[in-house]
Amino acid sequence: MNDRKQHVIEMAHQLFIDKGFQATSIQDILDYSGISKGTFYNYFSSKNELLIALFKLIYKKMEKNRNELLIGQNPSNIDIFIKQIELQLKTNRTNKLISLFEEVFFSNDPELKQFIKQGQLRTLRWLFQRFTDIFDDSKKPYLLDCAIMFMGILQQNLKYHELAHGSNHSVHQVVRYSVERIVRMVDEVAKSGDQLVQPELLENLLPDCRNTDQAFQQELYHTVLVLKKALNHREAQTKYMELLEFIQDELLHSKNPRKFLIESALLSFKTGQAAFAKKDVQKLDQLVESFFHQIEELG
Amino acid sequence: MNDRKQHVIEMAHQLFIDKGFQATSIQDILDYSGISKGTFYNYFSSKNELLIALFKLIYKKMEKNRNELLIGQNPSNIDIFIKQIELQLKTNRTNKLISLFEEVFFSNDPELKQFIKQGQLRTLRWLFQRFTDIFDDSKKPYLLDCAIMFMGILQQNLKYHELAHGSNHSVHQVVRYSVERIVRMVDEVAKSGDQLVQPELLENLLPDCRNTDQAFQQELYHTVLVLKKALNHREAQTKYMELLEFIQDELLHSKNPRKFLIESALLSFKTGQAAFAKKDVQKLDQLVESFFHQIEELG
DNA sequence: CAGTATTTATACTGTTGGTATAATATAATG
DNA sequence: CATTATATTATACCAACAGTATAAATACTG
Repeated sequence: MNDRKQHVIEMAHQLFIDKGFQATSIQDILDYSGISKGTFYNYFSSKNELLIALFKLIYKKMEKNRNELLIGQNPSNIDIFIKQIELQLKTNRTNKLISLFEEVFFSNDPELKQFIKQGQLRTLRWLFQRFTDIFDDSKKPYLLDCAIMFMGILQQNLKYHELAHGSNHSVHQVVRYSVERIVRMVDEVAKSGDQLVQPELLENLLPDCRNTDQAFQQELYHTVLVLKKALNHREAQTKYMELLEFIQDELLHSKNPRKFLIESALLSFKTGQAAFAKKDVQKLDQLVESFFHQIEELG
Repeated sequence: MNDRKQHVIEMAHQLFIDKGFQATSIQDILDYSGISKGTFYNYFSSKNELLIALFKLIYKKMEKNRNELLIGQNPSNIDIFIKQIELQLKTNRTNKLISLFEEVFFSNDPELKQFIKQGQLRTLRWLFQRFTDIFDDSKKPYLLDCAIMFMGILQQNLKYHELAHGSNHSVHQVVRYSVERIVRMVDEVAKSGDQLVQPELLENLLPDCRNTDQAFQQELYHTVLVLKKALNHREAQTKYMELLEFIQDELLHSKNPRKFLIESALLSFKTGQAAFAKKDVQKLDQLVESFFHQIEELG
């Protein structure tokens, strides 16, 4: 991404935060970022395109931060989950994301609408995956319902808690309360056996975009977490843990991931005698393969 | 309200349903309803003002329908509550209310924003009151929280259930499911004693507009319900029930409510030996008084 | 009928998002 | 260095928009 283009996005973001999306004219953006109209339309085909570019930036950052909180942690630890939620709410707030989202969701630009819908589905998928980390496998058929309801509960509680206590209200308390509610609800709903939406919905709605950057990251994180979870206490501190973290780090944060190192690490998993589920190891293998396939394709 | 003006509102509403609020230009409205620009700006000072007038119309109709479902029914019967919710969702849908709401909530018109906020608070207040009808008094401190969360749960469930099953999805199932969840949650949250927002919030935020029509209706309904609830089984079919329904009907649906009849009916309550709480009877008395005060003031 | 209020047609202002273009600056290439 | 793409600028332009202004026409009312 062009430096200058990035700069324009940032300046526009500032304006959006200050006065809202609709109320910010293109002329405002031109003045504030010091470019000419021609350049603007060279970068973005419309104001909506600029907004999409902005959303993409923020998404990327948020998912990165959110995932980093999990590294080396027990994924079923609910306190980590709470921290992740709080982090997202914080970036939401500083970026005025909610306002921007909703201000624009009912615009008549179908492309923009579709983009935002996808974004919401992605956060829902993330929530669902985290719930499967946190809750027992037997609860799984109900966890998508619970993820959906959790979004609603949290949203509303935040809204009215802020209304009651002003902008200096305690986000932490709201998150804790909402999580507490959903934890009880998971038990209750599983006991009653009542299901509203099948978890398969997600797979149908979110096209399999394994090769896009963000989806890949998410899948990788999740697969590594599942494998970590399979480690028993004795093994937890051993080489497997380290190997997993090495693979993850090398894939995500190294400029030139060393294929041979990662493949050798994978070999340890395939031949080792730790109690890994075969399919999880295969999943990781497949992810690594598709990763390098993509790298080589681009080069 | 002027006939012609009403007609313009209806035509505009149709256009909003067809192509959205933002996408409907004033010129569209002029053409479609066959009036001139001058007339339009004679009726409404802006497009937003027209929208507010439209909302007011729909609100009024919805609250009327919703309340009529309760007449002569046991207010703690949760099936009636479910029917009320379904009715509202139906009018929401035919009027494309949700879209209109959210399309406009983040507009930069503070007046419009405030109006919609008020509307949401009013439905929240209604929900809270209905919850106090349905649930035990001991749960009351938690019922505002539950009403807030119920709104979120219902909203999200509807959204994703529709996404999963297309527009021919069963609203009834979603409402039933959501109500089931909130019923359990009321128990759970009361047991844990965890409170997020105090019910007093409503009184602080909704200015005391006892003399406005809608607020009066709501209060009247509620007070009558409380009194009905206080009737035990033996008394339920007796004159008290009939008296209450007479008073309510006479106040709300008669063109010339007969003050002497109502006051005599009230006397029966004050002097009767049924187990009414004194304050409830007083509330009713006060409502009747303010009602006639307003009538005579206008005449 | 007279007088008032409402409605209409029309022209106008200022702003918006977006297009078009010719001139200029910057970078890449032989 | 000279030539050639490419990026950027300044500026003019367009159609659509919300809203204002006004003079003429119409309807209503006492």
